[in-house]
Amino acid sequence: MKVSTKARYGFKFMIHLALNYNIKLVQIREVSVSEKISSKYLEQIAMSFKIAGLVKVTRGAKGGYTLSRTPKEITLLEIITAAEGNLVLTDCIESSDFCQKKDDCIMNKLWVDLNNHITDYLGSKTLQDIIS
Amino acid sequence: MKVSTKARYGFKFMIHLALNYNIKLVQIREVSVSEKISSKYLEQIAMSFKIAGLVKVTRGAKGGYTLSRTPKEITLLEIITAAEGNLVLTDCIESSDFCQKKDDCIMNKLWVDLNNHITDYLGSKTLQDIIS
DNA sequence: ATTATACTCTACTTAAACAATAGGAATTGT
DNA sequence: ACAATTCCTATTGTTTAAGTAGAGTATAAT
Ligand code: FES
Ligand code: FES
Repeated sequence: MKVSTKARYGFKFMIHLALNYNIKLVQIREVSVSEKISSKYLEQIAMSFKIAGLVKVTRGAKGGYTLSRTPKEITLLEIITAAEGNLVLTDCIESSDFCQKKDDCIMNKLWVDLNNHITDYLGSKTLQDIIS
Repeated sequence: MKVSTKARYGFKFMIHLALNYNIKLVQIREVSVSEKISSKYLEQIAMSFKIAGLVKVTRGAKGGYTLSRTPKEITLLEIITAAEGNLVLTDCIESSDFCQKKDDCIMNKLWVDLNNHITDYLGSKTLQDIIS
């Protein structure tokens, strides 16, 4: 149970975007230097956010990224999901016949409950909460 | 963010012990067959629980494992901790100077809060809750 | 138009962690 | 003595995370 660097770096990236929201476009290089993250790696992470629709992109010179919604409208769950994929503590949360006895596996409820707890928590916090 | 098989298998093992608490000793082989888990792997997991003081062991023929406390006195957090080590979503939760700017890293609080959320939840549930 | 800037796409490599296997030693009941 | 069962620890195999690399595309400024 760890948070990946992709998600952690991703958060830093999104925080930069949030802090510059409605002020200016943010470039990969800028975040890469200030946070000491490989710019090539950060590019890939930024791409995930683009695909998830969390950021708007302007290509070419003077281009960069900005949030596609206000910081208040972007939850931490959306960010971590964009970076790591759906939050699924155990496969039996999504797919059946995982531990060969899903139907009567008394542990299934535990994992589902815990998973919901975490997603509820992350879904209730927004980027705005973090930067303020 | 995944739960390891060690923890999942470990839970199954502990549930067997809980269901047989004050009834009989439980052997690795028994759980291994019924849950279709490699017995050699399960041995290692059982060893972690022994080290953590969650189970009592009787060696030799007719030996086996039993809980060292009642199912109600063993939290899920203790189990997952014994299996996976301390629950630490990001290293900056335990050690400082992790992301080079811990002191003013606004993300630190987020991880600590989320970590506490999860440990509180798991610490509030017991083996008894699962088997009943 | 040309150039510099910055994002896009895809493939590859490396390193670490997870998962599982293996085999013999020690202990105990019969 | 012998069988059952845990104990110990080394090794191997597999998967995923993390990072590197480089050519390609779009745009602004000049
Ligand atoms: S179905 Fe998830 S642990 Fe059994
Ligand atoms: S100190 Fe944990 S993310 Fe910065």
